[in-house]
Amino acid sequence: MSQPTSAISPVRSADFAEWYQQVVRAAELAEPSDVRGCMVIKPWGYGLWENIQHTLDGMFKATGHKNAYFPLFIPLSYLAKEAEHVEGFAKECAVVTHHRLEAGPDGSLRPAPSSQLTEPLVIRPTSETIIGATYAKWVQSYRDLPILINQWANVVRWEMRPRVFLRTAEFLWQEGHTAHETQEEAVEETNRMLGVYETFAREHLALPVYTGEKSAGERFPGAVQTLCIEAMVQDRKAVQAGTSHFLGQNFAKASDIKFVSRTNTQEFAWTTSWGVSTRLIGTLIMAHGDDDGVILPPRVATAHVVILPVVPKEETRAAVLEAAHALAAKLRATRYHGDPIRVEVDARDVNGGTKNWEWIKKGAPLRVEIGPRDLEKGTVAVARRDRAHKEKTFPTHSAFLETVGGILDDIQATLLARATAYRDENTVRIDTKEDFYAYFTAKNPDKPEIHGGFALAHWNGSAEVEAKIKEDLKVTIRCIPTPGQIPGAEEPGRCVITGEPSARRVLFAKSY
RNA sequence: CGGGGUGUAGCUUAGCUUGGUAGAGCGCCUGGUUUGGGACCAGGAGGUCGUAGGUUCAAAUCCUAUCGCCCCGACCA
Repeated sequence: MSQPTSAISPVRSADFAEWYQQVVRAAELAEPSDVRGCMVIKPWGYGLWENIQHTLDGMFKATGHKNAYFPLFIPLSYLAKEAEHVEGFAKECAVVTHHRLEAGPDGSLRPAPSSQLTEPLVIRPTSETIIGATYAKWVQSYRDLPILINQWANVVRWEMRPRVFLRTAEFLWQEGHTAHETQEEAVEETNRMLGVYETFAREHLALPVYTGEKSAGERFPGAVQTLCIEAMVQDRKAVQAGTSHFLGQNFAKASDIKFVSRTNTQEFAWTTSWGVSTRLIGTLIMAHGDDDGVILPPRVATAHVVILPVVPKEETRAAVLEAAHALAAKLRATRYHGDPIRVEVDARDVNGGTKNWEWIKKGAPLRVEIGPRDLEKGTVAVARRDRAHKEKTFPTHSAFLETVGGILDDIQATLLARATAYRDENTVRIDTKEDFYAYFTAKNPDKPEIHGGFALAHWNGSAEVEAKIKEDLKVTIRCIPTPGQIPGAEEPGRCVITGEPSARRVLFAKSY
């Protein structure tokens, strides 16, 4: 039977959105649930989240933060305290209005009218308001500051158009919420956490990201300043992969977080909030996957090494399995960046080729085969997910154990290099309106091919131009890049649309 | 919430125009042959054709309503 040339159909270039869904399914990362917009995260996908959590949590602790947990339900009135905030989130809130069910006249279950809540509860779309209300009680004096807290939680935003991992109605995230004595300190915190995200994305997810500030139009509702990291995925769209907000005194005023200062005056605290979500997993898939499935960066991979026992003859089964488990034990006793190497032994009684392809689709960084011939020679067959699927090396067990960490680092570096090259190839400077429109317009409007990318262009700073570009091309300002990050971006020029003077280039792209 | 499309086994689907009471591939189960590879052979399980009405001797097929899903908008980590 002839096999397709790639494991995933359609391929990326044919239909990227469909490719993405097929990869998520084939890799057993997640599946749609019966609840619209919500996903079931399967073990292979949840393992990624656990590793992301583990590493980020360490980075948060290392920068002085502690974890806590706040309620899922937010009184409706809390949300209303900050005008822009409620405006931004009101349209996508799930609301709890009753606390009991009963049988209705037709016998079906319904909320009991007598159990209606006096004040509806909103399921948190984000927790600024309820955490702010709590901080208000905790803060009396400048001596109570700063408060540096993070929570790992789920939130709900009733999105119109969900997409697994990238935009689901319920998602997992972390949200840091800090309160400070001075503006300088809060701004410094906002920048520090953006730096943590940038480092994490680059070193662990192998995602090169641009850091920068959102334009007023793209800012978090209620924030003074929104910083972000922007990644490019393989249809050249941008994904906002993490955000860090300087909230000024807006939420402190709304929640009454005030303290007596060193000079005995009443002051409002300066607050920040910052978060990343399970969206990172979607970004990772879209950035690194190929036409055979997902490719997991080793630093976050659910398993680093999958051992595939090859059992051509029944009489060798016991010996092969024993050797597989022995190698697994030795690998688990080996450390990779401080943690034990994560190993799976796939001893299922499934055709070897089928099994091999399953792990290719799932993106395990290393596949290690052990069969009778390897037992005789004392070797294993090692295949890397970032190389052709037939390419194998045959080290001895001890040589493999010595080099496995280096190989994993090499895969990690390869993924980062590939993603960086892809992003750089598709990041262009554009200086005329014609070029700008051509760049972001598909040649085949009926079935748009992958086109566009990141455009660095001058902008007159007006919301009108921003809105016009969004309306015409669905292109938005992803960020005003952090100064010094992109050579020449801070040289003055003329707005690509209006020709008016502009102090610097900003980053434009279509986005998820 | 607007505009378009669609709903048949776990998945992909044929049949619908020209009504007669379901067929395939993949997957799954069993047995066998294989085995450094997503193999082959044989057998088997699984569908009241989204739901509710209607027309008819007879509805997956025609009509009406309703719900779900997909795509395109508005919204968005």
